[in-house]
Amino acid sequence: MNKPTKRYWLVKSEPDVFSIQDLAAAPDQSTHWDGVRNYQARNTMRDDMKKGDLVLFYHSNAKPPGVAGIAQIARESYPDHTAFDQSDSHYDPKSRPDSPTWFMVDIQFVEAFQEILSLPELKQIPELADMVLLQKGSRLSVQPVTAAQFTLIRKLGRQTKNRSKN
DNA sequence: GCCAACGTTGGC
DNA sequence: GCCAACGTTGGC
Repeated sequence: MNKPTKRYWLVKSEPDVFSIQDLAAAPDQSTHWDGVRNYQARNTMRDDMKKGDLVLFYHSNAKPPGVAGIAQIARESYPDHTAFDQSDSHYDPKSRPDSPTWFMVDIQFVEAFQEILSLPELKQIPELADMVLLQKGSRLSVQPVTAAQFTLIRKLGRQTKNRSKN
């Protein structure tokens, strides 16, 4: 019996499309993470994400971009059915139900930070310099995070910067 | 809106 | 197998 290893991840979403507030408002506060069409990201979802793993929820293409909160893996990988749907914008004819190319997981809301921990702030933290997110040209939408990086970001995200600013 | 960086496709 | 062309990502 292998002892299950808890791992940590980061997923990106454009808040105009699906924000962490949308996740919190969803049925069961959960959703399937469909539409990923990058092989490296797929491999992470298909092979490595395990139920209960914690996930940083990152808002991309936002003002500002940054980590908005935390989710967890609620269901391990299964075929992404949107790839089979010709009317779906993520349709991919090379993925077939009997031999799927694309996979997804379910993620569930855990907590939203009161304020976004913004990308400029993340960049200023020396301990986070090795984050995949912060590497030049990095565009992976599903990526690993170390336990130390996760713990630090959660701590910073929970701190309120502008307390009682009335 | 711009554009750098990246991944994928397809001709050869 | 190479690589130019193209489409996408995502910060600014």
